[in-house]
Amino acid sequence: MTIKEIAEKAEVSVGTVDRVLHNRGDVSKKTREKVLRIVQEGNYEPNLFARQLVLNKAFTIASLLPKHRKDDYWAYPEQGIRQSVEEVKSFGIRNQSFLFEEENEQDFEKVAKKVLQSRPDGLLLAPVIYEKARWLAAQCEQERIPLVLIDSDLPGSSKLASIGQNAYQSGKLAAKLLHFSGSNPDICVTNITHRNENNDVFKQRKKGFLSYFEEHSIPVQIKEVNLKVEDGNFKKQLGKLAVALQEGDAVFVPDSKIHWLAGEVHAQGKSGKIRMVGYDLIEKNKYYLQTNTIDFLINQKPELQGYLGIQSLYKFIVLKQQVQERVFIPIEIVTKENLEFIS
Amino acid sequence: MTIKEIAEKAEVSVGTVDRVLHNRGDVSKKTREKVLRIVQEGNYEPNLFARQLVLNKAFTIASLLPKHRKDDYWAYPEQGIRQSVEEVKSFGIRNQSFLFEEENEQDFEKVAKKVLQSRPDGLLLAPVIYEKARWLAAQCEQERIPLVLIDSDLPGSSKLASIGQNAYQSGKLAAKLLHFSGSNPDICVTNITHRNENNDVFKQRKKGFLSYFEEHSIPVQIKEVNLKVEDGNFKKQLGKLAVALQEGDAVFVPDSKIHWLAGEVHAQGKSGKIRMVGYDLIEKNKYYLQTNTIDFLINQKPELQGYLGIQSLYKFIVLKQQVQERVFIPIEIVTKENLEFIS
DNA sequence: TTGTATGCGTTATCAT
DNA sequence: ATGATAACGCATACAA
Repeated sequence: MTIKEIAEKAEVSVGTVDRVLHNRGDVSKKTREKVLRIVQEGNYEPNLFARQLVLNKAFTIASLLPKHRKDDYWAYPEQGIRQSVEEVKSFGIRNQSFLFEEENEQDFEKVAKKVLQSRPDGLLLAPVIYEKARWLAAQCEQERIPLVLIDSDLPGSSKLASIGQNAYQSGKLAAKLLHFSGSNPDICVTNITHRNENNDVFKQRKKGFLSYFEEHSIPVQIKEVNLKVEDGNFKKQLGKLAVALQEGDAVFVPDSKIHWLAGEVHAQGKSGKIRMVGYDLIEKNKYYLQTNTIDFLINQKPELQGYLGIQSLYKFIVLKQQVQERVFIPIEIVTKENLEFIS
Repeated sequence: MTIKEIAEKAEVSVGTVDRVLHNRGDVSKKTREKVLRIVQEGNYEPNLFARQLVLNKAFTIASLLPKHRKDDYWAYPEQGIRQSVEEVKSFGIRNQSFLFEEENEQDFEKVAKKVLQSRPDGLLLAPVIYEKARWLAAQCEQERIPLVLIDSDLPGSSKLASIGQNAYQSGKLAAKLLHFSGSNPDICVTNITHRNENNDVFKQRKKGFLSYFEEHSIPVQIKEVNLKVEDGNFKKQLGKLAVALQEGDAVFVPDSKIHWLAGEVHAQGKSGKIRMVGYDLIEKNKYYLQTNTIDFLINQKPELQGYLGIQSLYKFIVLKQQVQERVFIPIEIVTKENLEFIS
């Protein structure tokens, strides 16, 4: 069924049908209803080839991520974004990448303003700076720019879709893995953060981790250690912590920065003696997985997040399809054994 | 660059350009060469949307899977197929589903012939009957029907893409999970199959499982038990096996049929005492995960496989894009804790 | 041997 | 409030 056929059946012109289909007013209630009925009955599906042909328009999707170097976590979403854009570029999708300094609110705000100035047709955002991200989300809503979040969600803010792992559940799984490993009942949760980091994802992971032991009434002694990478005595504290760890102890680092601690543990010849679970397949972590220092890494599949983010925007902007509002990325467990094979 | 632009540059009409591009003769050598040169230089790419629009042709993708009932494993790929087709149907993609009896070679052959007769524009195949699947793949190559495999690969046969989990690696991961769980050094590998089942995927899983202990020189006692669902004394044997299992023993079932054994273990009040690892999130398995009988299920994400299979074919047939030849599905670990959340 | 004209289905502009 | 029409890029029937 085509628009023309609908028009004939409804005894109106294609122009009117189009106005009805796109809700752009100037149609009497009566004809509107008549057209809609016929559309329903004939379950009309627009021909996307024709639409694409006539629109023949370029859409720009802006992406706003933290600045990153080669092996940084944030290099991976970027990779997925590029691949996805490559796939949909024949539909007129272009990408403009904006980067901000990860823990710098001012910089985020500055770059966010640039993003808005560029008037993109869609925005892919990693909302790691919550306050400001909320503000940006509000701006997007006002300007009717479809917004897709990756990495973490922004509950309460309006968005097209939000793509990421369930942090709480991943923490729970980490707990199960450590518990199953028959480690000592002394478990150390180590937060290795940057100075200004105040990330909800880490909190959720920790919460999930603790909840596992609570829900199963497992008597464990949990010690929490907070380390900030920029602190003057960071390295020293790290060394101390590693010294304190005994054979059979277990450590959970709810972050990709586990390699710092793993480095110390490895240096002290304790690889394989301490159970360690952390996050993310960055090169340094992979290395300590291979040396048996880290037992499990939880993969957030950041490339996939970038990839799916662009896909969502493409489906919405170009195909005008509904998209899933919450997309959960598989919680993939990586061990020394299946590593080669996942990355 | 468009045909019109080429025509202008070459000082001929679009008709002539078209004749050159499609080799339909009636063009002087001279103009032919001139046009071709311009096409080369401007590296002209035809606009697929315009082409599709004028050709106005629908593509049919056939899918050939084992017959299935509601909660069968094979119902899940079908689901993903449907969703994917839904998404691309406005691009003229149609799906015709063919089903065969899972262990019946004759039936497979019969249905496969029907598939070929229908002359589809693409084929999505679950090659569970290797010999015959090989034959079908060869036919597809001959008839130039793009072929995508899901579930398992068909090494050596030519195909557009192959989508599935790395069975060997998943077995290895299962081994690590059981080993980490501090189970007894007595481990039972239980093959629960159908009468004629001779599946390479199971073998690979088992091989990966065993390799873990070998590679790490872990001294374990591995007992292998073979049970066939159709055997008269299947239930009895199952019961015996469950009786023999002691607290702290571990069982690996390289298949979705783990629920049979889990049922017995549960019935004998041994839930939580035996470590059990198996495959696939079918309802029965989920139930025994929730009752603490099964510890880990490895999710093959069958819906995703179906979904990606159709996507691959769509990208190739409609968009003429290159597609990844081997797509690996994440080896997702499911526990009681994260179950709700994955399905 | 070559050029012209028409249509595919949709969108958007302009006239009525 | 509604209709007529041009345009997107390509394929092709038909005219020259």
